[in-house]
Amino acid sequence: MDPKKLELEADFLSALAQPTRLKILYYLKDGEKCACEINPSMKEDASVISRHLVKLREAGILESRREGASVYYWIKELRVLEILKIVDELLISASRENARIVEMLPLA
Amino acid sequence: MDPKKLELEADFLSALAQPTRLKILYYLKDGEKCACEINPSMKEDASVISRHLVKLREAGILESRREGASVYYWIKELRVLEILKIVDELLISASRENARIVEMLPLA
DNA sequence: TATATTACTGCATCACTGTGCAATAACGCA
DNA sequence: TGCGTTATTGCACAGTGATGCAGTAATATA
Repeated sequence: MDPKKLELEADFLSALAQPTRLKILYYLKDGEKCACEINPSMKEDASVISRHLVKLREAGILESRREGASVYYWIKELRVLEILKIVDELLISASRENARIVEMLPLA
Repeated sequence: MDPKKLELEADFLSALAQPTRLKILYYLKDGEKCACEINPSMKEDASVISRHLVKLREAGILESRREGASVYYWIKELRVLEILKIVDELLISASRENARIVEMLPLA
């Protein structure tokens, strides 16, 4: 297995593996949004969001365009949503399994 | 968007987002392997591999069983391979696009 | 029981990531 | 040009992650 390829895959997944960045992705799910719209929908400082947007764009997940003083972002790689869907399904099935195991425990 | 859910998704993706752990997953693709087989196929210290295996198991991605002094690991959630397939496809299409852009550059 | 094999844990270290404040850059408009 | 708005970057700090060595645990076998 080519180490360079593993590195690229890990970098891409790292870009996804952060709660605030995931929140941004879900927020952009329905189409492009201006940074000025994204910011108030998040808890963190605008500078923090800006950096997360940069990271997502550098990973090739988002794209951006400037319009006047505003910058609009959108999801360039819609297949990341497929990935998130699979992750959700795995988490749900895992939690179901845990529930099943908990049910088998003695009630003492 | 529920912050707890974002956290779980990010944790799961973080477990994947590391080159050595990806290498382990590819190594386990064809079925279970003993830690004693995994170790020599990796460059790092056995203790490092052990920790990565723990992390993958805690994320619910791997499962393990002890057989004598040996411990066997296998991929419990085969759908992670779907995720890696999508990542690869995205990386390939991104590199193609870069090539296309490079071709448009002036040759000077 | 003593010894060897296999796997894991404790600890120290180094690097990287995420964060917030302050400063700066990019733009539109008076 | 000067001012206000929007977005990004510089910097310092705290927290987390990956690593290797040394030591320990779990098991098999002599």
